[in-house]
Amino acid sequence: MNRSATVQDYLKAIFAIGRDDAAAGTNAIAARLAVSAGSVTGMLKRLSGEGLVDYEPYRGVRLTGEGRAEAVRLVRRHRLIELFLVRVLGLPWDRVHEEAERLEHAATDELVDRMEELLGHPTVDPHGAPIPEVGRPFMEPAWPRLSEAPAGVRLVLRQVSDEDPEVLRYLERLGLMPGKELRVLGRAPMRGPLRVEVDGAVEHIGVEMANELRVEAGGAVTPERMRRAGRSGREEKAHA
Amino acid sequence: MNRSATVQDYLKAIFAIGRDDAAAGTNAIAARLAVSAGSVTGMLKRLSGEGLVDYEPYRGVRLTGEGRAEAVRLVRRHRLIELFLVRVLGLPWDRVHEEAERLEHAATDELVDRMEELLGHPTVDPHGAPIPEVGRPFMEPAWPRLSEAPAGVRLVLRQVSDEDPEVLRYLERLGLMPGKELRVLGRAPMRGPLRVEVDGAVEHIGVEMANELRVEAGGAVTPERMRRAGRSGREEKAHA
DNA sequence: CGGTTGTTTTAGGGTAACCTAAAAACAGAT
DNA sequence: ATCTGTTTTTAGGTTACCCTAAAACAACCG
Repeated sequence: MNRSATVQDYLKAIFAIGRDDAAAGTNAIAARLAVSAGSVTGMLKRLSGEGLVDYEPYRGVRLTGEGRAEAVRLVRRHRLIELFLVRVLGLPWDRVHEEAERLEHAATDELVDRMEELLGHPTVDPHGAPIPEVGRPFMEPAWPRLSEAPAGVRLVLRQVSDEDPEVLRYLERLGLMPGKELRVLGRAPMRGPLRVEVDGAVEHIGVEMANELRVEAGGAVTPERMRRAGRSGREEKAHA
Repeated sequence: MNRSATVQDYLKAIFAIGRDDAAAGTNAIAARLAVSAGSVTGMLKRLSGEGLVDYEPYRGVRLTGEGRAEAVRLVRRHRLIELFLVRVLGLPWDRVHEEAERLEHAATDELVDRMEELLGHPTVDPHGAPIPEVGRPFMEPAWPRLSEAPAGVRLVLRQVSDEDPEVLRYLERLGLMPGKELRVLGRAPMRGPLRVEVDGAVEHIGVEMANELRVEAGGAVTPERMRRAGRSGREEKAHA
């Protein structure tokens, strides 16, 4: 069954919003897809009719097994394409999200599988997000946010958000790519910027941004660890 | 100005049909795009309004300078993507046309330029069709058809049509890829099959198919020759 | 030069996406 | 327990494609 590009976008949005547990609300979906709430209601009814979501009016939607499987397939496609664009075609990492967003609707499965092979079955995309494997259960990791990490501890940057090119260019300038070691030196009061040690230098990072940087506490930086941790789906520490 | 995928398909079709000289008729366009004649009329009016074609009702359309430039840009994208799929991703040559047909609407110019670089500024696609260069005038070559080639002369296969996967698989089995040397040994009467020598063996090729195989008479097979010849736009020999 | 044939246009619809504005339902606070 | 503000749904449009069937036209041929 061939879903339209629009349907695919809705599935990915619902998956991203309801990642841990919750149902996705109409408004949240509308905001993410830059579409009106009314349009979302219409599409949710349709998806519900196709058995891809469980929809309770006024309470939001949740993916069904089938819907979730499809969403994971789409996430895999997106992340493989992003990595391909960076590694094979040398596109800058701040532009691959947008490009992949369009290519993922045009590429066949066969093409994506070839990319995966050519890349040697990679486990994470350029922003540190794990790449689902066909036929294996998948869960997004829940790395703690840099903004919640304790001071003084050695940290490894694991994942950054992939959507905002400006943010990505900024991070690149600071050397803040996945795998980088860092340490929180202190926090300014009133939710002020964090002082963070990176490569021996001290950087000042706003809370907004620190919220989007996911870290692992004290880990060494081996691909094998990344892989296991990325698939373990452990709890996120709620941390004052 | 961003044209829709549909508009792009119309431009490519008009370019392909009216390649040498003639105006493209409504019906021919409709057949090529698998669309009704009525739909074509509507779109031609629109294209005419946008200044991409000169449209005379009942007499067909012709691309304007702007429309032609756009069409050539699209052809370049398509052929570069085809070659990329074959050379970098290892897709079989009979499937790249279809895949490229979708990817060309999703890829940005930047992406296509990267492919071109990675491929080393190639001059022909996997089916032997020349790849337009940005900023250079472009003309499709008019290699004679194998069906019109004189018997006994040494020939070089230059170009095959790219659309039918079954035909392409057949040609591959016979080793009939661009660059291959061959010779017409004779023709059966009543437009029957040609006897053709390929790699020392004799193959029997129907007229229909021989019409789609373009050859160069007696040439040596250097890339430089291919290039010059491909851009020269010489006359096609009408040949009984 | 007028009729037959085949092409092209017109007319009238359909679908999948989107929108806005107003009505309905819900949830939290008094 | 009702009021109030936010969220969600409904209702009615818009746009860009596509379609079929019938009318208009052009071209050829005797």
